[in-house]
Amino acid sequence: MTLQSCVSDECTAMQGRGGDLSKTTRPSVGPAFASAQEVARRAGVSRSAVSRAFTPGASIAPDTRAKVEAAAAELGYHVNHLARGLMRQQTGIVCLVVADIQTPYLSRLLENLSRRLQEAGKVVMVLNAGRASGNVEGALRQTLNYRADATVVLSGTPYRSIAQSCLDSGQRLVLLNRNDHLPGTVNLSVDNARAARTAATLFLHAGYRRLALVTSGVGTPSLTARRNCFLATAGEAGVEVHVWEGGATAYESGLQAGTALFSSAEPPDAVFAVTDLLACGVMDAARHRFRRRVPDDVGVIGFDDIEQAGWASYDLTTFGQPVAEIADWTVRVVAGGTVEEPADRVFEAPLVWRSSVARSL
Amino acid sequence: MTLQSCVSDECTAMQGRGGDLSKTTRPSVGPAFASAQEVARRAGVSRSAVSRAFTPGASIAPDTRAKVEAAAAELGYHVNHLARGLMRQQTGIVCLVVADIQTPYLSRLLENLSRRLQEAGKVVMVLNAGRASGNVEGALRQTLNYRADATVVLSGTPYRSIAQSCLDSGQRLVLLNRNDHLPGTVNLSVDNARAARTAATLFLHAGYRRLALVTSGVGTPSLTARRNCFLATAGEAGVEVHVWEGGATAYESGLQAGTALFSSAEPPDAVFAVTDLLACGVMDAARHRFRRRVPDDVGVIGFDDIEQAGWASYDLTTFGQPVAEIADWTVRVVAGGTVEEPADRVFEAPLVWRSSVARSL
DNA sequence: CTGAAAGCGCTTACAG
DNA sequence: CTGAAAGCGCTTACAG
Repeated sequence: MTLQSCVSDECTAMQGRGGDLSKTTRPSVGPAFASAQEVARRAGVSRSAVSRAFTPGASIAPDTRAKVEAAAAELGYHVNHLARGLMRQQTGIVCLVVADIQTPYLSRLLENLSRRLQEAGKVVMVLNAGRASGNVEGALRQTLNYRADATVVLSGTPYRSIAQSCLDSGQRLVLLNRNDHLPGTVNLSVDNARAARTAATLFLHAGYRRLALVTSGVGTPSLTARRNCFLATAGEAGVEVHVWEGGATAYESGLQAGTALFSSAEPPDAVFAVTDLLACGVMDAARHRFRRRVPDDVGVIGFDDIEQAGWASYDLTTFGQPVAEIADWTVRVVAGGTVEEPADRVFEAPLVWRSSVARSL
Repeated sequence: MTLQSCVSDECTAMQGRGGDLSKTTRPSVGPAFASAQEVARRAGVSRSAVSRAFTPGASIAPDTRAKVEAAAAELGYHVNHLARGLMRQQTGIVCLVVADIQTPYLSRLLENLSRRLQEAGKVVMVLNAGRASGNVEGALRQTLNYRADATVVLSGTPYRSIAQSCLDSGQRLVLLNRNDHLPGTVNLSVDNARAARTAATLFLHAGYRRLALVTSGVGTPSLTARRNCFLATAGEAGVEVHVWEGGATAYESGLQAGTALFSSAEPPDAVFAVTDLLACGVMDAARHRFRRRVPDDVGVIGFDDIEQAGWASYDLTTFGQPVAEIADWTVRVVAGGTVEEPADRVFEAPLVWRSSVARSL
């Protein structure tokens, strides 16, 4: 026992089994799975009958089915979907290609997508396309190897060549928040332009005049659109915007941005952070390092409506990601029958009013 | 165009393609995949040669391999891992069964696990076992259907019967933070007892005397262990602990807990929240609703070391989840050859010192 | 409604 | 090093 023990019985009882030897003596091959053949034999029917018993809508007599089910239960039989996929030419597998899974927005998207896809009878394979773990290209190759029916790219850009392979082999390919519009793919995105315009307008109406924009050094289409439209809208009103750009799309960058911004000669009185994570960093810099009050000394708007945006320490005004809608539409494209109409979509990102922007100064 | 347009060229250029019709006219079956047969024909070799070209270590002449590779590239051939799995009796699939993916701790664990598993040549299937999306039982059934080589249960308890099926069919089953120790499974957990004891000791040494414990209504083994050991340790020191218990393991519950605790007749001067999410809620209640200062008026300790614990608004003292170690060990069990020794493990959760506990009052 | 048979795309002894 | 052949576990026309 590596742990010092705790006097309370219950306390020690909860832990400390670590050293126990539950010997995992397993034959290298392992007990075989039961096959349809064996079930057939046991049930006294043909192999085909077993297949029919597990195929919804197949024509089979009620008592034949009953016999099969009984035998299957006794043997612990489970249809082998790999073999089934081989015959049916569709595997039921949907691949989700994603980097930065641990990020609030993406993990929420992943949760919604996997849940809805499962409910629709699909099974999801997650391909982590993070820096270290290979790239989107490698991920798409796996998608091909496992004959996924469809693949959804949540972040990152697939190389054209390999994406084309997916398409060529009959896969459905849905791309989120990209703007390359590769022919044959379904492109889903969010109305970043409108949101950014709204953000600028909100600041201006409230009376803020020294605007700043904080974005990361990662130029994804979404981030770029938010940035550019915010600048354009402010520009139309004759207001210049101080742009801070750099680092990863993360809290730390926001903290840096805020620190730089508020220690500059002309500190801003309002900042649009292209992401909530950045916004939280900016707010923390403003408050904890410069004693600025939000929203009186400085207004802040973010994007994504991550859980933390609603926490009392931030209470951030932001734009919600229409995650549920994106998931629904993806399921429709991926699991629905033949979607022949143009399936591209742009979803609205609704403004979520909280207290980080003054109604008017 | 549903969007009002933005004057800047670049701005409108970024968006607004939503209405475009990139007609997805796709034959319902889709262009077929190239098969090894076709590659063989094109390369002028046998079907077996093609197999060998894609099997590391198989005996094949360099130029035969070259011919095969060329033909494969031209045809866009990708080995069908489903068929391969059928023959090899192992699919390379590892299932991760998990509820609450969008939670900071679990999404981080998921990220680590999927990344490391991929690096080890496995492919991961995620089974969302959340409330709505079916349960752990359904998930494990999928695991069986797709003949996963192993399955890792990150949260929730599998029914014994179905877990047994996994074992019976030769799967490796690793359970995280459970204490049922089903024979044949590998159990990985964290030293909750020690951490909870440390938390109590820290408070006592700093001079806090009116202790409280906040936990959710979800009695997982980890949470229960933390709770009980904290109580036991305080008890040994002759200090009573006010326990608040209820709701989900989430920020909201922490907020409620804090509100209840600080409006009670004898408000605590230190609270151990069994999870960082709860701790953040407690801190926000203390500060924003009761103007308590942390750590002077009240000390707070959490568990998990989620990203937010390190944010300036919280700067929470907590215990780190040894996520990387857990992932490493899992890979070893799952992807490593034959792990015949007892593979159960209890990992330390190191104390992460930040500023939410006074050194001494 | 049912069974015998062909076939999905692969791998792996088995001879050569 | 190489090819012909058997077989992994399933589904699906095809006759009956």
